[in-house]
Amino acid sequence: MSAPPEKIPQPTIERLSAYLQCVRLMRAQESATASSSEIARRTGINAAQLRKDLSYFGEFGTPGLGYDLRALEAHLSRIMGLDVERDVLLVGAGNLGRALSSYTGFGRRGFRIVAAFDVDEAKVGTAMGPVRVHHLRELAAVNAELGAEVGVVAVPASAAQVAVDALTAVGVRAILNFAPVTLAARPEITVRNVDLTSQMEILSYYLRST
Amino acid sequence: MSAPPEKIPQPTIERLSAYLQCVRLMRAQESATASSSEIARRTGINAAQLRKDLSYFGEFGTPGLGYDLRALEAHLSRIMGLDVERDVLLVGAGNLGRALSSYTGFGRRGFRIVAAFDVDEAKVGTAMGPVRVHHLRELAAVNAELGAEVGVVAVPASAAQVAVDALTAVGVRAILNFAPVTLAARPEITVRNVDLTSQMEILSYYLRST
DNA sequence: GTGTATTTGTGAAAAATTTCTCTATCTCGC
DNA sequence: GCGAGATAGAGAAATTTTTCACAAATACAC
Ligand SMILES: NC(=O)c1ccc[n+]([C@@H]2O[C@H](COP(=O)([O-])OP(=O)(O)OC[C@H]3O[C@@H](n4cnc5c(N)ncnc54)[C@H](O)[C@@H]3O)[C@@H](O)[C@H]2O)c1
Ligand SMILES: NC(=O)c1ccc[n+]([C@@H]2O[C@H](COP(=O)([O-])OP(=O)(O)OC[C@H]3O[C@@H](n4cnc5c(N)ncnc54)[C@H](O)[C@@H]3O)[C@@H](O)[C@H]2O)c1
Repeated sequence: MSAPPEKIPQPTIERLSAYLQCVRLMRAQESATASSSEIARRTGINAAQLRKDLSYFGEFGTPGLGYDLRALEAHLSRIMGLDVERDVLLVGAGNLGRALSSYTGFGRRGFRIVAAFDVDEAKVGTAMGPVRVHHLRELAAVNAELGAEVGVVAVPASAAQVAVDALTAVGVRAILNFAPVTLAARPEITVRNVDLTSQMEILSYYLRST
Repeated sequence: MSAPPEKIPQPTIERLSAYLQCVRLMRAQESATASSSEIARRTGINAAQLRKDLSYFGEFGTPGLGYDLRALEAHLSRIMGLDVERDVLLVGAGNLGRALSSYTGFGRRGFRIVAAFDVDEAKVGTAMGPVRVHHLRELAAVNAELGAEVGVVAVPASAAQVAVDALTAVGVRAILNFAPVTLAARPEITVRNVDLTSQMEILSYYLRST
């Protein structure tokens, strides 16, 4: 139940988020319980896979009935560390940074973009959605107060490593990177890359030979 | 050489794009050749993995020397179907849609967002970056001329299935979806989800127990 | 209560993917 | 051309991940 997670497969972690999304949706649709096969059908993930994924963390279901959605949402949230609010630092106040900072969906999941940073003096001092834009050189001073541990990198590829170094220097331990480059960071830092051009290229692969 | 690809592992496809990015960068840095271990070092991917991935498609290297970067870029581009320009339809002219449509990086890789669609009358008729915003109901008429096969969905989750259905109805075969929902589409349609909230949640997992 | 229909959790099997290892091949300096 | 050094390609092994399949557990109708 409060079993200490051993070594969890990477693909499992990535699916947990999908289960959580599905559970939230079903709850919003007034369902109280769901079987693994129902969740499987909705997410496109195999039912045995779902049960095995959950079994790494405990026993959350009831044979003959399925999963209580309220309890499952709570468990998944706790497993994912979503039971605490996370402050997020955004580096890069450009097109993408603006979209991200005005997106309300993060807040509903406990992620709050609390400050943005740029090197363009024209942007420093302005507001971007609900977020103030600071100069990058103020990063340390700002985060000394905030203590945020999550960063988002939305700067040109040529500046991304600088941004990562700056973020890790002020205590950020997890980074979402939108720049199309492979970044270096100490192993205890988690960096996830969201490369949209790469996603387009992968789509292209499936369209080829036409 | 021009061997017909058999069945290629999904993870291989996703890495090809990373190799391509690395090769482009090294070329820009004036390198003419690179060994698998050099590319491996830069991408963080195992060298044997790279060689195996490439070997699915042919023999592109030279023992003792490595890979000719110019030739490798050409091969990877062809393998990924990037040797033709792709027109892209964007559904959803909101915050994210605006960021995407004004991004110049796609064009440099052969993806051109040629039209945007929305249902908000206030947005219809306006220009978003270099792209005109049409009403969604004009999708069929517009694509009858363009014949685009790639779509991007940047609408609220509640409208995403509608957007997918509309796109597939006009001949789109590959879709990049930013809405946080699992979508249904015929099996011959490729749908890739880019769920940024999910990415944040995965980061959160690695920060938990703090 | 009893019996039947469900559905979980899980060990085992299967499948997929990654990594190892080694041979043949090629380069390059001389 | 020759020999030393480097590296690709690929079979085999190892590892990881997914799927199967079934016993045990529970619900629910009667
Ligand atoms: N906009 C998109 O839709 C999109 C799509 C795919 C990928 N990307 C990637 O996301 C990143 C951001 O894209 P964008 O469109 O927002 O770019 P942008 O040019 O609009 O914005 C980049 C911002 O980063 C700032 N910047 C530059 N160097 C900096 C530094 N050292 N520290 C802090 N800020 C710095 C610039 O002043 C600018 O405000 C890029 O790497 C891009 O390749 C964006
Ligand atoms: N903005 C972000 O940074 C961000 C981050 C994560 C996820 N997302 C997801 O991306 C999607 C778009 O986000 P956004 O911030 O651009 O939202 P937004 O509200 O700014 O824009 C959505 C647009 O879609 C239009 N729309 C609504 N229904 C439509 C329909 N049936 N057909 C065509 N257009 C329709 C709306 O008129 C609006 O212009 C959402 O699903 C959101 O959850 C966005």
